[in-house]
Amino acid sequence: MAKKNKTTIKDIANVLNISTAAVSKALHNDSRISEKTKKAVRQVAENLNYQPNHLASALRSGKSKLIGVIVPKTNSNFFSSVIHNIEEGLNTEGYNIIITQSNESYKKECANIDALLFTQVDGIIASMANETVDLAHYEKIKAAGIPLITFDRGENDLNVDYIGIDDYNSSHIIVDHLVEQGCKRIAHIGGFKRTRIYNNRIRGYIDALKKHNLPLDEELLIESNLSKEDGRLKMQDLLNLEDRPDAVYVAGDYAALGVLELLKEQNISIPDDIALVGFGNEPFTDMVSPKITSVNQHSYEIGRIAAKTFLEYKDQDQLNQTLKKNILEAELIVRASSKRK
Amino acid sequence: MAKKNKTTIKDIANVLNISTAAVSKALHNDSRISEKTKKAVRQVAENLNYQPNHLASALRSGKSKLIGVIVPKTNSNFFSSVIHNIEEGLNTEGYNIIITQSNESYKKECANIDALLFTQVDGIIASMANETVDLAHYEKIKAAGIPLITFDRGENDLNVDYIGIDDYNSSHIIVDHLVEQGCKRIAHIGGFKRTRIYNNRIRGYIDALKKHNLPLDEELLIESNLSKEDGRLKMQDLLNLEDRPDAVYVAGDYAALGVLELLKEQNISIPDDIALVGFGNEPFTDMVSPKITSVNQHSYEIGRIAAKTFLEYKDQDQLNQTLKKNILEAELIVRASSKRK
DNA sequence: TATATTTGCTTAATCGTTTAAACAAAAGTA
DNA sequence: TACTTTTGTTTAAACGATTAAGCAAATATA
Repeated sequence: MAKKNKTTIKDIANVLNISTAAVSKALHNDSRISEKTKKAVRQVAENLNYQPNHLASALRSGKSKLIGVIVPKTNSNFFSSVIHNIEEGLNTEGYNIIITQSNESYKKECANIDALLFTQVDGIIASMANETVDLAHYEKIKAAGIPLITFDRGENDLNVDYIGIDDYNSSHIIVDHLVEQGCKRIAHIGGFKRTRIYNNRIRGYIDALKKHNLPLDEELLIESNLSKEDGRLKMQDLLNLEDRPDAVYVAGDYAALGVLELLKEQNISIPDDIALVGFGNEPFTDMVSPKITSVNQHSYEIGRIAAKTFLEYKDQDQLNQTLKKNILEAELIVRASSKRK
Repeated sequence: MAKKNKTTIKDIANVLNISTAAVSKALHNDSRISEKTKKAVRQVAENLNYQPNHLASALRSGKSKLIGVIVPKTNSNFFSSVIHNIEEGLNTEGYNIIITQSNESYKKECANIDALLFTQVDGIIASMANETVDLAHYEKIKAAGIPLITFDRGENDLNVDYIGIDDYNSSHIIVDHLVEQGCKRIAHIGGFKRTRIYNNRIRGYIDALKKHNLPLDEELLIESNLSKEDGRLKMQDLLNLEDRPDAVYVAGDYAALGVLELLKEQNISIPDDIALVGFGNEPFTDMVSPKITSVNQHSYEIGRIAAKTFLEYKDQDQLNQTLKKNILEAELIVRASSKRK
């Protein structure tokens, strides 16, 4: 039934009895082609329903007009929104994006990079999996000579552009807020210390306590994988302490949700007994009861800037990337889970 | 810093003093190439860190080994999970996928199809945007001679493969369950009638009522865009009725969440005053209180089958697709919002 | 009028790979 | 021994576009 009668520039050239070179130039609006010919070419191209073969032009020009995006997961509002905004920024310039997800797996992330390089993408925008420590596979991208732009989860060592929020300062904003609500023993269920963003949040937490002359109690600083289940577990540990905290700052919304469930089950009043703050502003923070105070990570801006950053590199043939950080101020969305007054 | 010193088969050929054809065949394990040569080629390829140029081979062979996926949104658990399983099924066969999102916009969906065809994908797996009524852009895919496989939101008129759950029967299962809980006036906040899956759910709802000898009250059957906000609005309409329903079956989880919020605000007891059932089994149905009964759509199976279906077509050069439906039984996950006993 | 420049096109090479066709050498068959 | 078949390789043409270089005709300049 289906016939692959794809029209090529040769077909157009034959109809008009001109060379394929003339057709190609006419379609690219070359100044050395007469208006008359251009008009005729465009007309015939439309009549024959000509669709340029991307593979051929990409092969010849060395530009695929494809950008690879790697995210840990697409089913988070943050990443989905960043992707959407990257797309918006690149589509206008004729680029299309290939989305891949690592599912937080180091191995999958390597496979994704290989697949993207294989597809000859012109650049990669990535946020790293939690598991990722070894960066050798990212060096492959640099070796391929295409720009790499990281966001949210990046690494200083990679020496490439990075876009993210100010995690260190976010912790300050959160602790400031909790202190203002009258909290004196603020616990922190943080992410993996080795992941830069979580480490920054931890440092911010420690320094903010100091700023407010609150003692740092090592028992109140806990490392977690930030899953909902682990949030429950780590909160239970905190409840088992002789001297319970009166506030918990959790470095991820899913874990914060686990905390919320546990506290509700044990009839511990939120925020009066224990105030709760999450991170990420996932939609469900606004759906549960009480609604969870959280941090908006500006997915819109991050996507937009990532796209813009790539576009700045695109014409340079001598790629020379250095660590350029684009740090955005995070925004605390105060909701019932921490509002005592 | 970066040098694009890409190794080609020509480089390998030069090292070994053989032709590029021999190298190409050796790398493809052609039976007419001696083991000795193959071994040597593989060795040199590795030494020079040879990476095949996908564009060149795709251009020559006419196969890009890329599959396009179009979904309304990636930030839903259902679609994200389907994508993951499509990927898994195709990766093993050397295919990579390009994910695009339509954001429920007809115009974006058209742009996505154009972009995918432009990239010379070997096939497209799609779930349609809510807005989509005109199918002309899908005909483009057929005209390109590549297989099109639809899932969840498809259209009979397209005459291509379809994978989804049995929406009609799902309504039966839900109504059966609600009747069993003692509900007598069951309302249905459904999706757009013109969208096939929502239409099937409506038909199932009507027939199931009949089966249980319950009267069909037109006031209790409402069309909605199934957003959280619209769920609230439509529920308020139901509450304004003289004779209120004692159960609401909502065709989407987000709308069901809106319903839940409204009922809680008005201190209407769930499930005792009004029982609630959603659709889609989004993670938050298990996070809110009370937890929402919902329908699991088997994203795992859908993705797996979509991939398998494509692979069955891939070698046929005379593509002849017909409407082949793959209908899965849905599973009702009963939670507190509808459990009276 | 003679020369230089511009205009508008063609020719042919090229991107990196695949593959049909050709062919020599080795091995098998009668 | 003479012919056929198999083995292992090469040659060269593609895939569909882009683009440097070339060239004739038209136009501008001196």
